[in-house]
Amino acid sequence: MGRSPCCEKAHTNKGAWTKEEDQRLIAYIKAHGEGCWRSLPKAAGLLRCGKSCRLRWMNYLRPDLKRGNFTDDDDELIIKLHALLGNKWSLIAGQLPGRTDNEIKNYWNTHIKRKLLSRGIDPQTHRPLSGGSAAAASGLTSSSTAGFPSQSPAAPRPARPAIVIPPNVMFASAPAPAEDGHSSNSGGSTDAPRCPDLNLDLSVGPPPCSPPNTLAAAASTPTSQQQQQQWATTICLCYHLGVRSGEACSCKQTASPAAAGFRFLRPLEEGQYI
DNA sequence: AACACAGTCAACCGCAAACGC
DNA sequence: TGCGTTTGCGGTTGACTGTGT
Repeated sequence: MGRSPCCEKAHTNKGAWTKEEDQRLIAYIKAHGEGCWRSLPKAAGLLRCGKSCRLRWMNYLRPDLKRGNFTDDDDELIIKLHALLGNKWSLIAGQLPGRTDNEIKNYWNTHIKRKLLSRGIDPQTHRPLSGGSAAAASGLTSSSTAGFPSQSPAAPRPARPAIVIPPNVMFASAPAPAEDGHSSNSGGSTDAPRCPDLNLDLSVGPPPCSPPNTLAAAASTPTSQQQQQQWATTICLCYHLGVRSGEACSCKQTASPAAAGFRFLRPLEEGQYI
């Protein structure tokens, strides 16, 4: 296969990190900054693979992390974002400053799924549970990705810039629940809103390149029809969405201080996926 | 007190995109 | 342009902790 392992497993530590390892990693990153995770462990004197260092830093050691309980508002925001984005934890995390994708993923699997199920909502499809959806009703089968075709291993993920808003979430008023409550949406069909009961106002959003929580605002702020239409065709999720350096969207000049880079996003065309 | 079970969360694994030569 | 390398993401695992019996 030719793919070299990410690290020399025989000479790396695994499992829980020690305080000393944490201190080494923090000290190194404070001195040299993030980057080149592959070579970082050696340079920092850590017997860890780069991936492990990155994960530890991103999920636990980063100084800007907000630890502690999620609020009810956070819950609702996560639910709405999940309805919009599916299991794109990194994107969801980007709308919750101080939270990591791993944290949100865990929180989703341990709390929110249960919460939605108790409300009679399928956590994957965000539709009311119906008698026929036994698999969905179980809800705790974490690999279930109904309604989010990009998760299918058989279907290669499109390039990351194709983060777009599916047409089926562009509803501003509470749509009527699907007749059968569970139509054939496993392939990402666009026949009905994914989570009608949540009344997501997802066609609404601030102008491109607004500050953090753009999407959060987009998920809850009402506005004029004209704006809705405009934003329905131009929704920029450039902030905190894993943008690599050097990438830019056309609205970069609006210069949000926190915006290290931008990515311009188009709405989904028929057949496009997140 | 001891055990079993459930819940939580840090960490690992494999894959695919992005990058760079 | 092709190919190897690096990075990032999402799914899964397993250790740890809390709770019930």
